[in-house]
Amino acid sequence: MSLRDHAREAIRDEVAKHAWTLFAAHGYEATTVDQIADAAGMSRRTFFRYFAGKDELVLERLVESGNLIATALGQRPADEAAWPALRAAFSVTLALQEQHHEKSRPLQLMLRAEPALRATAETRRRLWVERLAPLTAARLPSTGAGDRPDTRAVAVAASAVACLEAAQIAWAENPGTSLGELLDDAMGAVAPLA
Amino acid sequence: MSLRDHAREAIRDEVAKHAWTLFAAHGYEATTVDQIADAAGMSRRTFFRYFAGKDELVLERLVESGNLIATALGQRPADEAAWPALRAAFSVTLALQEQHHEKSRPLQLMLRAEPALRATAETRRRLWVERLAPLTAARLPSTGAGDRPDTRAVAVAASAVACLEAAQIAWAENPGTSLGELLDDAMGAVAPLA
DNA sequence: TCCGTCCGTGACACTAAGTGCCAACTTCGC
DNA sequence: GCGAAGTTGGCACTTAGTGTCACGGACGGA
Repeated sequence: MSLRDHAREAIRDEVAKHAWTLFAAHGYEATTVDQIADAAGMSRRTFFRYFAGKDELVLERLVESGNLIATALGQRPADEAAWPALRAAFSVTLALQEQHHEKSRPLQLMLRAEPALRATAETRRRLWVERLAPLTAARLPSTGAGDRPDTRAVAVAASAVACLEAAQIAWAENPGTSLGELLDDAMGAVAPLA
Repeated sequence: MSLRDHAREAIRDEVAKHAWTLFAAHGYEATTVDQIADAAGMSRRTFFRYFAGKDELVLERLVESGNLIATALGQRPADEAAWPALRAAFSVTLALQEQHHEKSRPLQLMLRAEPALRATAETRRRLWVERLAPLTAARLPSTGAGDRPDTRAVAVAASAVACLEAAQIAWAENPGTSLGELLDDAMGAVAPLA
């Protein structure tokens, strides 16, 4: 990573910090790019050189978790079945999320409450499923011909992500609950976690 | 329904017809509201009195399917388990979709390919899960205390919808495949359809 | 028949996201 | 010190979406 890349990262972090302060104070949609740029001490135009759009500030955090989950899934024993492996892989995020609940709870709630973030929520889902599906495929019982293997892996990965989301929103809305228990409940209701 | 409501419906249909012609020709994002309004012979401002936004033209169709599925689920035998009941309820849409494949295939592809429709895809998912979760709850094995019954139902309904989506996109991308078989594959990989 | 009212409509102005373009400035190697 | 390359900010533009106002037709009552 070059010197300029470091500087760029530092600036991105700085801008994001100001943005999240504003989001927390006034909400996502009510915060304009002008306000963020002003707070960060740069012009509107320059903001768009660091972030493709306002939503990238939010997506940034979500992509990170996706990568964590994907690497965790890759490190599960090879003979473990898809559903329990996904459940186990989710644990890394769960721990981090409960640890930083004062940050992740508002994020989850914002992601549900702000209509302007729906596209971002969908983007996150797609990215996660895209990352997890290939790793899930190998853990599925093989069918004879295997003519269309992708669909099954995508379905399983997407279902697991859907369960995670259900657990996350329940956790965010009900302080004091255990994210791990909620996820066990959610995934266990769909298929046995064996 | 009053006289004015009928007229309103007729105009909405007329506008939608023109809009879909333009979408098919140039894509969703590339089609501006001005063009739609012009084609429909009304002012831009009046378009927004009939549709909350450009995306409502797309959402309209998707909500319809959701209602069909929900009523179908309500009519399944009461003692049927959640997963097979959801699979069976999806059949109504499947049949309609394969019947009008020349319309529904481009819709599915557009929904995946156009970034501007990601928020719409997310909205559809939420609406569907919201409708299906309450009907799913009663078909779940009861837990002793039942302290948080919603989460499980939401997880199961959301997983089923995720499977449906996986099947739909595979079907849209691979002409000649059977939507029913793809859905059986997808849902069967997550949990036994018993 | 005339008058007031309600409703749909169009025109205008405005905000906000996002993009293209250009000129000024900084930084770095030579 | 000089030139090249990268960074920045300003300006203009497009598009979605909203608020406001004034015009015009349909309808009912006096």
